[in-house]
Amino acid sequence: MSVRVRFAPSPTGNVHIGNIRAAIFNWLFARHEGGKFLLRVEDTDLARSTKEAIDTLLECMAWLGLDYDEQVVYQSRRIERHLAVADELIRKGFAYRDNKGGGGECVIFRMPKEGRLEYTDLVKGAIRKKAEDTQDFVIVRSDGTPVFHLSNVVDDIDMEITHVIRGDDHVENTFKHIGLFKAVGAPVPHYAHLPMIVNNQGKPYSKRDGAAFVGEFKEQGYLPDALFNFLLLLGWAPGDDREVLTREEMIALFTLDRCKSSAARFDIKKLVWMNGEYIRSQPRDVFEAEFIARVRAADLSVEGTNLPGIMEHMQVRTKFYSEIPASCAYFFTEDYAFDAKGVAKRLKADGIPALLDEVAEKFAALPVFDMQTTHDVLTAMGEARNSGLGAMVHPVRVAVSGLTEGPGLFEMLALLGRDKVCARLRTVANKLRNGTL
RNA sequence: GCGCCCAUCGUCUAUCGGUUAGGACACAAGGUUUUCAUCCUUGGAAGCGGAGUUCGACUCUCCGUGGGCGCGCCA
Repeated sequence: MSVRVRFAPSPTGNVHIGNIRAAIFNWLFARHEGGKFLLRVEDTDLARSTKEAIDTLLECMAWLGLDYDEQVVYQSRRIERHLAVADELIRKGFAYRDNKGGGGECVIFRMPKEGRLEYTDLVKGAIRKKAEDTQDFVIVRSDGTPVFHLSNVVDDIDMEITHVIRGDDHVENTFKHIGLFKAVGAPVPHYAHLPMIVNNQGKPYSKRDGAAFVGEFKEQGYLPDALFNFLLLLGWAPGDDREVLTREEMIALFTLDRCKSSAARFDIKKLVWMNGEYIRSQPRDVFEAEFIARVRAADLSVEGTNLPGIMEHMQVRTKFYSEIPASCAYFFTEDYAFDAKGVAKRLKADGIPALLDEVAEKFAALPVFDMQTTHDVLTAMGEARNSGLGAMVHPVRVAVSGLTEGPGLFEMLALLGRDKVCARLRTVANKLRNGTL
């Protein structure tokens, strides 16, 4: 029988990383097995399940490349079917009507009263429980609406789900669900329960712990492939020492028996590293396209600049696309920002304006303006002042870029070109003299 | 309270009875560099405790301890 799995979120407007990880594991399992990955939107809470909330869900999935097979199933359209199954269960004696708790008459499913309940979890192994430790539970409320357990199982039956891969918190619900499957006379699917993603305190990771929703990571400039890879490593490992994997490798390697059964702590530092890793390894043209888009989004133009040269130096030091263009605006505008600390440390000293003017003058007089000649100028000036190259380089860097970090100064100067460099040096010297910087 | 599950470096993990317990992130030191980043080298860093089983336990069993989850007419 071919594998059919599903991701069954209830749309709330946000997609939690723990939730999307369940989707990732389902997707990978389906792709590995050559089966189907289905999407079921559990939108029975109409108040929260707005069109926007559903769109957000779909966008997040598309962003991560979680494509699904077959039509999306909307649970809210299947209520009659759920209720019909409840009636059938009553007829067969698996459920009964009762006024439990005095809220009115509801439908209650009968759980076994003796013996042992057991199932084999593909991640956690054997899960056992004494029947006496379970209780009958409501499947249709007194207002006539079906409860989660009923809807969930009936939908899984109708969608012919073979493997239920979901969060750890459903481990005990599974006994109820298996009871339902058996009562309906449907084959019980295989179960695999994934451990939770927790915070530093070992508590379930929530929005109070930082970015917790897929949309937030997207906004903060994380690459979908980096998030995907990172989330996969929370609870799964290929068995060898590889960590950065292509989608193809993940699909080839993914099996449920390699999933861990203990909770995983969310460590943003590793995600940050991985994001940089992904950015660095992107093909140059992909990086360039994103780079240009970011620069243009800031109303800057890349016209007339040495883009290939800039790309070469920026790709290796970009950890987030969202840093662009702040990290390199000086390549594209004369109105670049100055880092206050850098100015205080490198430009606020006697003699700096004169130094900058002298550098500009010598640069202007150079027969050829390139890495070698500019380097020679600053080296000579440093020696003349007996102060070393660093004392020349740092002020010049801050003056021409506004920043204390970035590409090598001489590469930067060559990329900017003599005219801009000299103009900037003189402008900054003047601003320093008249106190406007 | 009752039930279920879990437990290897600070973190993510490898190990499926025999290893100097490996890798990655982070951290530290060094190399390269004018800065930052990259890259390279090196270093510190772990089997929760206690009983068993076994020639031999991180690995199997039990008891503790700690943590998580569940026990809704929420999903």
